[in-house]
Amino acid sequence: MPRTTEPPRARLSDRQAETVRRLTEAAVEEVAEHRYEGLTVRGVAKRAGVAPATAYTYFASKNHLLAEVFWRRLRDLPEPDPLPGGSPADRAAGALSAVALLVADDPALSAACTTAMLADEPNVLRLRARIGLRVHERISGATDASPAALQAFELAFYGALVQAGMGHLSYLDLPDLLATTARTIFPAEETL
Amino acid sequence: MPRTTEPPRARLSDRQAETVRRLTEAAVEEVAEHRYEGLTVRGVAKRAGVAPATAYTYFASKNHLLAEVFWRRLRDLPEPDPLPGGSPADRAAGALSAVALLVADDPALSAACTTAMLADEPNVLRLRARIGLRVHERISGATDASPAALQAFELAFYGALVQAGMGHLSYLDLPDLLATTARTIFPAEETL
DNA sequence: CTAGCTTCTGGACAGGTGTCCAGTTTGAGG
DNA sequence: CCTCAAACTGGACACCTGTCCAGAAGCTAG
Repeated sequence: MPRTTEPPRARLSDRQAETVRRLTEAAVEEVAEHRYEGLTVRGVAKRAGVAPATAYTYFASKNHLLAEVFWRRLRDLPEPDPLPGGSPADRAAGALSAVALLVADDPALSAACTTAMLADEPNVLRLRARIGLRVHERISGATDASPAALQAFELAFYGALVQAGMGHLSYLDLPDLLATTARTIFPAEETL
Repeated sequence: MPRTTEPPRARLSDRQAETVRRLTEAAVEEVAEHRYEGLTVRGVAKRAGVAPATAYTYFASKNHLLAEVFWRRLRDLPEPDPLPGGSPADRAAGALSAVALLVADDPALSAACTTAMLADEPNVLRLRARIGLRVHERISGATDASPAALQAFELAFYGALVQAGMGHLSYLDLPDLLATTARTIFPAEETL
């Protein structure tokens, strides 16, 4: 029934869910081969064994598709342990490192997802908001530092993510970078 | 002689420089009227009183055009005073606030520039690198804090910029936000 | 089996983007 | 004033993107 542009949210039938799953899966493979700039909704549809019109039923653009890939991985990420031990800095860094590494298995994929999530499209906006909320929950739950410190770290996290997405930083360096940043930002209590 | 896609860098004649200037100027006006999504190289060309083909001689895309607008404003921004007084945190925040406010006179322009600078295009990449360098110089020159703190603040700056570009933050709030962040990150010496 | 949904298909379509080129205008130098 | 190269023009072009629809195929219930 979804005419177009309707995001995969309003309850999907099993059959539809399977189609969407195949599309997101195919998108990951396609981006590994053709990188972001070579990615095409039509190409993804073909690989998923689905007509282009069908793909466009669920995803309005390649950005929408990639944002959904990221969102699904984030959704499936287990919450960080409430008390995983370590300093507040390390816990905060750990909580967000996991997010940064969500799509780090393939550099092309991580770059593509980052670029996609910055797109100026309504569907992407919706997913971005959902992702932002989840990220905020994660960092808030990981430490009880001051709001200012939390905000600073959250900003730095997004900054690092974007820098990595632009290719100015490697995704694999993000955990270390986040740890260093966290230790700088959060009051050195049991750290150092 | 520039066939296409050649960025306005290899020495322009006076006449060419004037054409480019008119184009960047027209771009600012166009984006104020039509926002980012309604911006068109052809539209900008028309407003600048120039043929589309001419515009495309200098700018390969609207993103390239907007990135150039930002770059020009940054280039013309005077360097921060070496010793403007205040704490290291305030100096750092001031140095980057000025950058954040470069295009803040019009919300549509700031959002458009941010989106454009995140684009995955060679010309934008080139400008982005130049801008990143300049930003790095500004913050490095503004304070002699530890490299880790500088890096953390720089990351937070980009994070804030992107959040503002995405509409999750107001550009006009950035100076305050950056000041708070700086005070959190940089060792509280004469601060607080 | 049949009826009546839901979902998918194939192809046509409009709109937009960047490229190209043959030809004209501009203006600086001789 | 004339020449010539640099710069601009106008329009055609190929490509891609997202939309749409009429019909086919798939599923479920009676």
